Amino acid sequence: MFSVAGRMMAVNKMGKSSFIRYKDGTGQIQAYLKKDVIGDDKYTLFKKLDIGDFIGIKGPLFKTRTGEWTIIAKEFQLVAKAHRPLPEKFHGLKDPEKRYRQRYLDLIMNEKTRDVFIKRSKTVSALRSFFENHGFIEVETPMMQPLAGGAEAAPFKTWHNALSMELYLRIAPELYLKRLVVGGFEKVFEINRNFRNEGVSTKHNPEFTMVEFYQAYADYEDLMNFTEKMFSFVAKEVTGSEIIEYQGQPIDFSKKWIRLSMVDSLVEIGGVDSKVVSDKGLLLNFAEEKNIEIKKKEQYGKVLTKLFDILVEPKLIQPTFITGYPVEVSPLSRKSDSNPELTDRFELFIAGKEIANGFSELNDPEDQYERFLQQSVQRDEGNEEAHIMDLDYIEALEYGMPPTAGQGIGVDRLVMLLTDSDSIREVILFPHMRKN
RNA sequence: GGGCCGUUAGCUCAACUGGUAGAGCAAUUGACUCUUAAUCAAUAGGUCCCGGGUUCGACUCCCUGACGGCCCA
Repeated sequence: MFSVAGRMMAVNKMGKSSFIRYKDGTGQIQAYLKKDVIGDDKYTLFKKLDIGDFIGIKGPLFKTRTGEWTIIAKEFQLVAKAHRPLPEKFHGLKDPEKRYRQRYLDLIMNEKTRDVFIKRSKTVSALRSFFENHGFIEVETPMMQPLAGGAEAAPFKTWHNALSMELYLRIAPELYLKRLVVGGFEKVFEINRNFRNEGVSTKHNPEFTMVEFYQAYADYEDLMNFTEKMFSFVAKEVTGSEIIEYQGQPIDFSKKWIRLSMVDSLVEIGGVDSKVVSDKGLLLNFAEEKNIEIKKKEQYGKVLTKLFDILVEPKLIQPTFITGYPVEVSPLSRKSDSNPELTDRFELFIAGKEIANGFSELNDPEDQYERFLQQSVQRDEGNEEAHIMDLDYIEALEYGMPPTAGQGIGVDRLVMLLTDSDSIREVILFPHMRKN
């Protein structure tokens, strides 16, 4: 005897006997109801039920003529009623707007959607165990912050009644996690939401999930090695393979990943002449020829990164670390010993998308103060995304932070890769939409 | 923010150059005790996204708006 409850998904009614297909969270099964077995009253009740209703059935298994295991119902009951009809069984639910707004229907009707979110859960779980296996502890830092720091982005603002103060939803946990490194937690990670007050697109949702982690006595090269291992592990845990397919192209996590400086990538991939790439004026001319709009007053580093975003980023399909980020666009990163114009920082690109950002941390409070001052100048010039001055954080650095490397990885984008999803909305259960 | 596309029955989609809005599935009624997108017969189901305009007449043409999708910034 088996006892299985679930939601009716399809019914074949035939006079005095019927087949029904119903499912629960673990799968689907067929049941066979015979009037002379369950009785007239129960069979009459059954005939009134609709697809979508939850039922409970008890009975032994048998095999149908086509060999399908089927429960033959000895007992039958209605356990919960559906008051609205489900979408059509064959075509399912396709309308993306309805799929996002009523995700529960999407999950009922589309096995693919279920699978994406199961893989998302596995991704987070694999990340967590990877960090734990490498001696990291998981922490939770404020989601509501008096200053929104740790990234260059516009924050959401809110108000605390009892404290009579403005708070910002965090744009990054970075500055709090580094305070913990100052406090002696030498390996920390946090998997949680960040909030950025910007537009929505196939790559952006106003709230998105990041895993951010910091390791004392490590540098950005250690992080790159660590990331290669991490992605191989996670891909294998989630998909069973270190080679995945994304939008028709294979992506291989198992090999040694490409490492290239931003300047070299502009020459080798972006098609910029090696004489042009080191001169701001020549770069601006080059940009103008290519119809790329860049303000003349922008600093050299900004011009470089802007050209990189347009000319190189979309072409980085296999996992690629880009290094040598200009100091102007990296206010929290340690300057390179070999070239103080550059920082010991990388970004990771896969399938033309920015997936991670990591660097050796700037732990010199005086340098950090100067960097914040420079950001303030940009802010005064109208760049609302420039980093805010955070004296409380400077004070923490003044107590001494060991040499540390830290990194953030966009979990949604990683899940997109592992589930072959073309839009971030496909990997977020309830993506933000305009009210309707 | 800009460009292109879309919005018709619960769901998936039709409706030609402007002439009373249709199918499949779902629903309802009936037949049928091994069906597999069950089958057969019948019935019912519409703010054609909202609002305006042109026209004798608008799902269709024009304008404004809402929501969504894709691309660009």
